[in-house]
Amino acid sequence: MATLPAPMSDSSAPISPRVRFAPSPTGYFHVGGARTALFNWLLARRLGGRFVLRIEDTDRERSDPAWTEGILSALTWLGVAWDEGPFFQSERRHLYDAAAARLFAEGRAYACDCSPETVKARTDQRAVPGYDGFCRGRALPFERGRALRYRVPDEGTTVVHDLVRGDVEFQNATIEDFVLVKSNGDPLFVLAVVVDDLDMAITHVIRAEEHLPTTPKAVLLWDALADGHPLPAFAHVPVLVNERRQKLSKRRDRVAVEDYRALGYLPEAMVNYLALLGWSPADGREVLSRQEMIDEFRLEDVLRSPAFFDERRLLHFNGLYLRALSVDEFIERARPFLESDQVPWRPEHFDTAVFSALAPLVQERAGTLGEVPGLVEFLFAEPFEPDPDAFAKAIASDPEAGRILEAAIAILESVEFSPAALRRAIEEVAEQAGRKLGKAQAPIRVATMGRSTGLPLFESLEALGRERTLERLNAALGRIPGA
RNA sequence: GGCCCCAUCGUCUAGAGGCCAAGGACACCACCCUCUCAAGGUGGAGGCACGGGUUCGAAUCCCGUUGGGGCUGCCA
Repeated sequence: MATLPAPMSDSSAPISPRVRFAPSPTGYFHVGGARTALFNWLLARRLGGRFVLRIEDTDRERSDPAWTEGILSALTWLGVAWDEGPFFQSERRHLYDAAAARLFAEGRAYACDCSPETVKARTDQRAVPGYDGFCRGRALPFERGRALRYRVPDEGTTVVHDLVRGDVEFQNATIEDFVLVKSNGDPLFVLAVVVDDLDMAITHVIRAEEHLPTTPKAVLLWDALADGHPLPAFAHVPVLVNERRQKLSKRRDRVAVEDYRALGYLPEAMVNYLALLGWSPADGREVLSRQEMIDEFRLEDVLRSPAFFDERRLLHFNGLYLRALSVDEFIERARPFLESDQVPWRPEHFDTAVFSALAPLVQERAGTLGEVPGLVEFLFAEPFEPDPDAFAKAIASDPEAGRILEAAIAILESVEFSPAALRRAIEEVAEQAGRKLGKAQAPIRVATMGRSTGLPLFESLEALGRERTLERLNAALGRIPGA
């Protein structure tokens, strides 16, 4: 991908759509980046074009291959697959050097030896912010130790035709002579982006709104370098914001895609939720398959205002997708969470068959896959310890609890351990105690399952088995204060 | 400060001049279902930031104000 496409001989011939996602590997990959990537991907699929992944690692100080790995694995997890790349700007340096040399040779750019400090000192005294053009007329040779700045026209207007925002006008007078190449020789992203978009024959630049202010610079550079190749279409999608309505930040906000994966969110739920942030299909449906998104996605329908990344809504979608899984799929996808080293039981105590038997009941209750172990912990964790708060509330402070546990022990010694028979047995206990079934089972539930809420009791006792059930009921009985 | 963007329930949104006494979803509240918890069902509360225009008619168009955000780096 280092050559320009052959000029179109027939200007009416359709140009193959090529979109790109160009993250910089300077921090963990957050959901805002994922949403931008998704929109790019959706458009590429929708138009039957190519999705190019380009890693913008021109800043050697801040870039780290580990972050690149994170981006690639997150995109893979989400199923946002790239058709070409990943390309690394750090490997394409010669292209930027050549472009810089050309701009300098043609007088479109000039060398500057002002230090950032002196520039700042001067601009602080001026009404107009930005570089003051001090080196414009000095005709300094372009060499190591000097930055290269673009000579922005003093007059005129640069218009960005934006697919989601319409035409946005910038007075050239408000654009400073921006730096293209650092004094250490490294190119800056404005230059690299334009060179690459041109070289890679990109037709659509879809990126976050924060890039809108730099777009007129890209347009100026494109005009200087593209030799007439048409400018790509631009689309600046709204940023994702936190609860304080600020742009999601890698530093400030804990919203790494990787974190959601670790918590047990399904990628299809994440994708569905992300797609609906700033976009919605014409008929208002919310649960959409990938194909439906592809078929219906249009940049023209993307909103212009920022959207808040609402985890509660994400959780809702996750539950929807989780429950829509077949039981077998659910078991399969829960497996990594049941076999992780974070699990609250010793691996050898886990029993797949026991889990599988209860899986449908677990599936109905888990909001994320990460919640699965907690729901079945009582089956596998040894030694068994009821939750202290639950014990205090349902047993220690319930004067009837002792009698109920005793009655339960008596009847469960002989009853068949099937949900139906267990239900009849506990109903009998409830009757003896003069309570409703739900109230009567509370102490039994805490004594055997350790919590006051969770899976249905009878199926759980069946899975636990008679021996352990009786053991736990007796243990609880023995721990009642004053009993 | 300068440049730019944005503005419908708490949140995500539908709405492209009359079909809107503004619809859906999440969250919230109540009830139903129910062995707990979920899930599900029913109902409820809750919004067009403000002010001017344009028009027979404006959430929808224009202007202004206010508010929020982004950029303002030899980061991307």
